Amino acid sequence: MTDTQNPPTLDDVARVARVSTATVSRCINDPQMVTEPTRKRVDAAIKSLGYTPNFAARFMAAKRTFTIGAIIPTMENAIFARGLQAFQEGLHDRGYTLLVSSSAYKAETEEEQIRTLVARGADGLLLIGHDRSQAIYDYLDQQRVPVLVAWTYDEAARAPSIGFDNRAAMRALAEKVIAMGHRRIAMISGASGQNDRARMRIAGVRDAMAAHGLDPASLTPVEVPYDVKEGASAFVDLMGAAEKPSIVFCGNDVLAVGALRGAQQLGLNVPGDVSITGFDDLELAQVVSPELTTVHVPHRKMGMMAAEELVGMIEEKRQGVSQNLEANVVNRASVGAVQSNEG
Amino acid sequence: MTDTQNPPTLDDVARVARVSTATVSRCINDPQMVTEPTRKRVDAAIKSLGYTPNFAARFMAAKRTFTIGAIIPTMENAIFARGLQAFQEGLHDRGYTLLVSSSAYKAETEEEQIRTLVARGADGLLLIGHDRSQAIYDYLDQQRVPVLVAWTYDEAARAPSIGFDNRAAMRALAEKVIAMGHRRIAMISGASGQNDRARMRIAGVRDAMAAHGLDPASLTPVEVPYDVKEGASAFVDLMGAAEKPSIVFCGNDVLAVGALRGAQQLGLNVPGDVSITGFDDLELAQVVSPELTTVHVPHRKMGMMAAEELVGMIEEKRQGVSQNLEANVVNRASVGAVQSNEG
DNA sequence: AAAGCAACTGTAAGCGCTTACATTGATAAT
DNA sequence: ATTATCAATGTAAGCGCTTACAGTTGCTTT
Repeated sequence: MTDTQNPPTLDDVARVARVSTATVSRCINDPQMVTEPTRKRVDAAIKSLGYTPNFAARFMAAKRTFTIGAIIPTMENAIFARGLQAFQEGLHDRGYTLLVSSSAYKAETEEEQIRTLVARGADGLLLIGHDRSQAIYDYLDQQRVPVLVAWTYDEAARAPSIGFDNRAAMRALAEKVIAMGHRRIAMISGASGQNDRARMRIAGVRDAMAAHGLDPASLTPVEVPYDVKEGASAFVDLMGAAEKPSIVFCGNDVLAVGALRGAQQLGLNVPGDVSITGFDDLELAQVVSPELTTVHVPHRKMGMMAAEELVGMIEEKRQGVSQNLEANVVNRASVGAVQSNEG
Repeated sequence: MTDTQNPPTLDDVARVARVSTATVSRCINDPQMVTEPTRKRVDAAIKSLGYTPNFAARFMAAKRTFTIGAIIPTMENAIFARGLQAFQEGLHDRGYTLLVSSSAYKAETEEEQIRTLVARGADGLLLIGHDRSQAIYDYLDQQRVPVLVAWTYDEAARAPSIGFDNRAAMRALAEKVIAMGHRRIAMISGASGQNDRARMRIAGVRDAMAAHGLDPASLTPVEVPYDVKEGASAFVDLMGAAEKPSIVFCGNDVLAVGALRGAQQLGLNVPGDVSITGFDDLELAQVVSPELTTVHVPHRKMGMMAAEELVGMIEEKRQGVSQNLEANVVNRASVGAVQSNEG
């Protein structure tokens, strides 16, 4: 009696095509099980009704969604964009859909998102970094949802990871810089509390300091949110100190771009007065001037490999295998040698 | 007999708590319907089993998911990031989860994503711009999924929109610039074929030209993908022409930043030799030098209002109402007056 | 003390699919 | 001609929830 008619169901299609629901289902999921004429009839019915399968029902009955979830810390800057794009392309080629959600760098939010995505039937999850509670890993185990971690590599971690060694990469960068004579070292980092990438990058700088006979403990990174403005003001603070640094390592390119702005505000020349480095090699790094010396991260490769591996884990029900990709230092104009009269 | 046990269900919880499944369901969805002691028993059972509701089952039974989908053209640059972040926050405050997916500016992909999200039970959808096939709007109607369009405003369009008038905003920018004496006008735009925002921005420049007695038809925008490098090479091409432009309008900040790079490569001074404008006022716009003259888009406000409106449409089952937000021209350093001996 | 109520709790019918198993009707084998 | 075989199709049992409706209690009313 009501005017609102619901979307057509399998039953409706079956009725119109004069076959059973099973046949319709087979037409959709495994067409060669069905005779040519029957299939045509069914296809016609589907088209004429504008039928779309109800996903929830399908998921309930089949326990598969061909959906993969990814939770990234932020969409605000392009840090994860390129890798994610490649990941999505890889998934699409394999018949999967990617659903993304962002945690704003908050562990609690991430946990919520993980549960949301799992509940919505994600066949697998891509997560950034290893830092998260035991409980959530247990949950994932219990729910039997394969998880792959990206943007870092850690053989020892609970989940398989496809990424690079943040510590070694930052160390390589820092060693090169320190070898140019820098001794007054400062660092601007993102919050390292729940972020293994940030911690490892700090550790990398310290490694390089130790290797050059400097006291690693003397480095006390300033921690701020990953944001250009934050980077700028942190940099200004740093340069206001009694002992001005000659090099400011930044946890990523966004912070480094901020530092660059800070230098500009202070009328300082980079790298003449002070050197600055980034991390990630975002497009941003080549847009600013001077262009940033940074660590190049193989975003696309990482995304593609992650797609391949995660789908493999899902379809072959196997453990994932970790991959350590190379992240190279790229020398550009934001770093210079220290004047000999300095030190 | 098998070792693999499935995740606990409502039934399991009911059994352990010695109540019916209905009571467990009520405990979860409407706790005050249940007595204190019963609730405690149920909660204990839930906790001890590590129970999580099965979303698909829930969706099937209740037809609600508290999930909203958004499909954005790209995650590669931050164009949609800030607005989307605000949108997500607004949804979160109202108890909804946002799932995002990206269409890579392809209509076909967008359609696929729309169907995916709807099938997965999105209670509503946020889409960017109005350009899409009639068929997909029909589908959305049939499925009764509320849709809200953002990043543009068009009273006449089929779907309600919360955004700004791209044409008027670009016209305002262009009028100011042309009033400074510019007569040799060029434009770099994103592909305008399936992108009403791009088309409107072009139209805005033409409006301004007409208002100043210039022939709008003389403007032939170069269309390239939204990408810094593309912007740079388009700019270089433009400056290689017989009649060099004195102003290059860009469809957005990303393209404008590219143009800036192009100018740098050619050793041209901006705005001394040539002026450049952007659109969007991304963080990027203030990071480059000279800083970009552009149109400021109220990203966060748009996101928040969109969240409010879309949730309203869903919960009150009403038509959405469109909102035209203000997008102001912001004058920065990338535009200069034309020398009097020019023209 | 009987009836009327309100407040909880239980029963069971779906929701729209997939799929194991049963049935049917041809064709092939005997 | 009879039976085994097999491909195509149908039947119906779930999948794990929500919720209308039907008890069941224990009070308050009269």
